[in-house]
Amino acid sequence: MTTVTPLGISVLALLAERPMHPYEMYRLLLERHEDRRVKVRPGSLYHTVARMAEIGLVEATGTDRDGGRPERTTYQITDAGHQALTDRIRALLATPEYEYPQFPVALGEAHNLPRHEVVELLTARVRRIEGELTESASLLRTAADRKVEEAYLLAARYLQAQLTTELTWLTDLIGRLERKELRWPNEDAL
Amino acid sequence: MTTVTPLGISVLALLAERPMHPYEMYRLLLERHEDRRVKVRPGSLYHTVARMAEIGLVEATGTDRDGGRPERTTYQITDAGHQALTDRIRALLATPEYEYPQFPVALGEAHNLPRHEVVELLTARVRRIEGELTESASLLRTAADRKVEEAYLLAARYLQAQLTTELTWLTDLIGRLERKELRWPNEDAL
DNA sequence: CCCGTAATATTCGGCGTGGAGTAATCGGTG
DNA sequence: CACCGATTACTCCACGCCGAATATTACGGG
Repeated sequence: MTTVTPLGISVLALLAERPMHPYEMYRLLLERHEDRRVKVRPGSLYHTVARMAEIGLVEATGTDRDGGRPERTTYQITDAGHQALTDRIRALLATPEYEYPQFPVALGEAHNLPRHEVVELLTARVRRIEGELTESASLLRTAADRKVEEAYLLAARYLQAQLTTELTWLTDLIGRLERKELRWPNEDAL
Repeated sequence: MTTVTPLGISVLALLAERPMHPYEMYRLLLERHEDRRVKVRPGSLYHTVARMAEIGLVEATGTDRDGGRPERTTYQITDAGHQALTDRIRALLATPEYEYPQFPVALGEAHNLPRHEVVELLTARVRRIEGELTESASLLRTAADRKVEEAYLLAARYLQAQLTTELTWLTDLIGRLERKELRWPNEDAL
């Protein structure tokens, strides 16, 4: 049961535009900054394309050569590939899946550190999140200036909302820790 | 460079309480519902413990036997293990890391589906998130009734805040899609 | 025209994960 | 007291991912 990974989705989406070879996908993904949403490594990309060719979601359409470069295998999407792409998008949109983010794990084990250190660490986190938020805000502004359709900015807007929530939640928590409104376990043992 | 995985953190945290054998860790993790925060599979657990023993974060302290059962190897945490545990927690608290959640990927490719279907799918998502929110709220209420320290509920509170944000963001998006305030690409081609 | 560096294009090996499988023993039922 | 399912306890393998390595060609400077 080979499932379509996130990088697989990107590959299928690119091949739905037009046939191309793996290195071109790689270039395009970086150019469009899709590597912000999806982890893109050359190794994974080639492997992903090969795997999807095996299960018939894409197929090689021959090898072209440009100049004296190594010959490149061009791929195109199949009917099954189109089906798999839309099915996967549908499933991801309709069903929230817990993906085990690491920060909650750290929060759950934070009591292994003394209160004052947790305050310091979370304050550093807040600063970094503020930085990411301003960066993402400026990216969104330039995109809006360039009349990029709002429909293509949904992911960025969503992530901004999540980051903003984390920021206010953290600020509140830090305050409660500093004012000692929140009891801290083993306060003396640490 | 073997890094300490989330399951590795849990293992170290358990062994910081007292020495135990892998199967006992497994039982405890399930009993404490830590498998909600961390992915726990027997296979991964044994492998993780073995790996950490190799790099000296934990060490076997001998084998005990209970009844006629297969003999179990008990492990304890080392000084290096304590160090690694607190270091990892510190790093995770202080530095936000993007972990490539799948939903933004799906949002970014949602334009491959017709508008009305996206509305349906996101509405289904909203219903499921509402379900999760009420479930998590009732868990938090019973925990509060049992006088569980607030410090141990941080992760659950954080996740609730994030889910709530997603809910309102989605509701707003669905509204804009329905009222056609949001242009949808290839509106006719699909 | 030669050299080094960047870009092109891909392969390979090892790691962590997860699901399925195994095997023995305990506990309860008829 | 024989059987059967649940529990205990662990092993193994295949999969996807990632970083490193590789090999070739284009390009710009001296």
